Amino acid sequence: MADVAERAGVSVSTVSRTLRGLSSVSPQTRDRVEKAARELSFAVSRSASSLVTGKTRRIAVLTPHLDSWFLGNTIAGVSAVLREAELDLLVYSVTDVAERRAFFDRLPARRNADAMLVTCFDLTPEERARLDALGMPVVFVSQHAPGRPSVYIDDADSALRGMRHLLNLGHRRIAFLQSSDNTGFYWSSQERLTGYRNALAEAGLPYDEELVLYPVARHRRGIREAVGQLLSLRNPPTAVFAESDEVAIEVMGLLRSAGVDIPGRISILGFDDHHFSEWLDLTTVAQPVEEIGRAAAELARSIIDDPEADPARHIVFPTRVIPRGSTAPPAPTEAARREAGPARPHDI
Amino acid sequence: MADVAERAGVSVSTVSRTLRGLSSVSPQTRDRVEKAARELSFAVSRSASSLVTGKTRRIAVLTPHLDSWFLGNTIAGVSAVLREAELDLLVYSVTDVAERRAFFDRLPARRNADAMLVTCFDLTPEERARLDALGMPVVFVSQHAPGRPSVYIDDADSALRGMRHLLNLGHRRIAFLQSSDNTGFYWSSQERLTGYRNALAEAGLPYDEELVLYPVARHRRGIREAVGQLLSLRNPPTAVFAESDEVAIEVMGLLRSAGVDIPGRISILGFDDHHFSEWLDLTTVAQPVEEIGRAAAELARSIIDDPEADPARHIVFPTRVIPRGSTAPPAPTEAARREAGPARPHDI
DNA sequence: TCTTCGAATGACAGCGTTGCCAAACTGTAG
DNA sequence: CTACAGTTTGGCAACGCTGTCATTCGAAGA
Repeated sequence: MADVAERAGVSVSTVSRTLRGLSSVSPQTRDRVEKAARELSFAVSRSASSLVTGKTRRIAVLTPHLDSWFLGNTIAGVSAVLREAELDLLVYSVTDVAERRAFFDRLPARRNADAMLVTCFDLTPEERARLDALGMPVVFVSQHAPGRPSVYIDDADSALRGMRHLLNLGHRRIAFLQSSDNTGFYWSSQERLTGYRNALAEAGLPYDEELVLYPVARHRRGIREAVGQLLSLRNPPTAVFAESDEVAIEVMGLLRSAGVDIPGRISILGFDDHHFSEWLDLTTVAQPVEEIGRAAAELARSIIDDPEADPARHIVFPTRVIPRGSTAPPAPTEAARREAGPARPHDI
Repeated sequence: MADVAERAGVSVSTVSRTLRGLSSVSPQTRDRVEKAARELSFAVSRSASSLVTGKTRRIAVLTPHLDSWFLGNTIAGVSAVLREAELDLLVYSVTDVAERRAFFDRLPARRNADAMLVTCFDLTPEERARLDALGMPVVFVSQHAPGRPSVYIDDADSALRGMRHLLNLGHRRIAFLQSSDNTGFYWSSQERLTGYRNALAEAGLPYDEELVLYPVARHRRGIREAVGQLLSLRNPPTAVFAESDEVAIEVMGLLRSAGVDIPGRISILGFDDHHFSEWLDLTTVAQPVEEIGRAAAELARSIIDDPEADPARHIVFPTRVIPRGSTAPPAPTEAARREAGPARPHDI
């Protein structure tokens, strides 16, 4: 900065003022300083600046992974807003239990960011306490945190409406497939499971544990095993509600390659409206993923700018059920078929 | 830090030494300091520390977007390595031409990171010069940058081998669909296009411009238009080589919903080995995406640790063609069919 | 007992900014 | 020509750490 000052023939203070866009700099001086800065490829050292101001101009995102469609798009939304605000984006991806503990032990984000977005992360009470002790604004993304700023959808209600679609089609045995990851926590799941149960209750159907599965891994193997389990039930489901489209898409693939007709034999309902779902003809509960990221970033930004303001700290986004070809009325059961036609025990 | 020092009954210097893991601290003192730090949830201010050391312990990633499968997985790989090394990950997503210019103008990464990973970004000579002037180590990911550390695959050769598969099946009219984004640059494309052309030359086939398309957008609309163009050619291709699986998957969907049989009427070849490609039965050229990210991060790390060392600055990963069900020999043409059977001008 | 050495610790300057206050300059009114 | 307010600029301390050097301490050797 001293170099720039010398080149522009002004003091360091003036350079600082100019570069921060403060008003009390004459236009000519401003021009000279900006020119000098450009010529020297000068950029303010954020380290030094944040040492004084206490502001890092950085926002941290805590996420269980980066390679899912949902989080990729959410973070893309976050990134778009931060870019405009000239804030930097720091990503902490914490993918298993050990890392998780390490993160909350070391709390590397402390004092290295002005705010933190916690995405898809069911925090334990201790973890929340840790974060609170940080004194850093935390925005919860894709999850409702009572008393704390959060951006989310109504998971229970969304799942309920998805289920109603299946129930209205006539399904009575509906499996529920949760998404899990290696962090040891099932995100969003509890709420959606609640929606699932509420829908069953509403329809007067029993809750059958064997229809609710928790694949052990987000990818292939875990889902393959879950599908195997469903297909080998004495009384298999006529529909599967997967907690995310990524899981639903894999389930579709597995069932198809196993020769199970979709939706003839089994209907599939997803959640998210993945980029591929349209042409795969997957019925789904759509949520505005990128929007959620943007809103979260905006919220964080407004909290940073004015910590006192309590700008509608809860933003709830609507979801909508998009019926497509992967859902249809269930095939008539053996019993129903017998009832319909004349009783012919040994049909030829 | 003074608080920790007081609580542990030592000087600030000792706290600093302890927290940095320097050896000259007695075990008892170390224990006391660590305990005090934990109790106070103390974390070193990276701003202050980097002001002195000049090291930020941050690595920046420059990427054209975050919401593609390829980049999500690459960055996941980067993140995994950085986490272990206790380095922070800074993400700069630059998604269009204006942002791109702004980025290189303002160069926000300057002095805010110890190294930069440039992924899938064809830099102009001026942009490279700008980066060089930064004096920050830059690692090129997924692209070969002569004279600069880079991690990549042999795109030309990979495309060549993919094409050979199609040619060996008997295809003679093969379309090539590039991936594009809004940054105004087509990444990896030129090399893969070279492979495409080399394969044609090898097979003694002409290069037909109308078979090479550049969708204007990464997603739906652009690809829909490209497919429309191909289907409305006087002499449509019998195979399509898409530059990424994400594009290939969309093309498959569009063709299927247009009633075009795959691979009966048109074969599809992708690139990446996307998570869904296996069950979609998409033939593809697989590349180890996450591995690439890890290697790039390792490379950056080793350069930071020892700027003098020139640790095998180029890492080339192998790719492999994975034949699946989306490719098959082309349907016999009208001409061939006539030739095969007896000449019956008006077949009934 | 005295010296010497190494290990452990402390004191202090300084990293590159910003915030505050003082100073210089400009223009206007008395 | 002076006084004064407002605008623009400069000087300097301080932010929280680390690196360097000085100091203390205890143990080993003379």
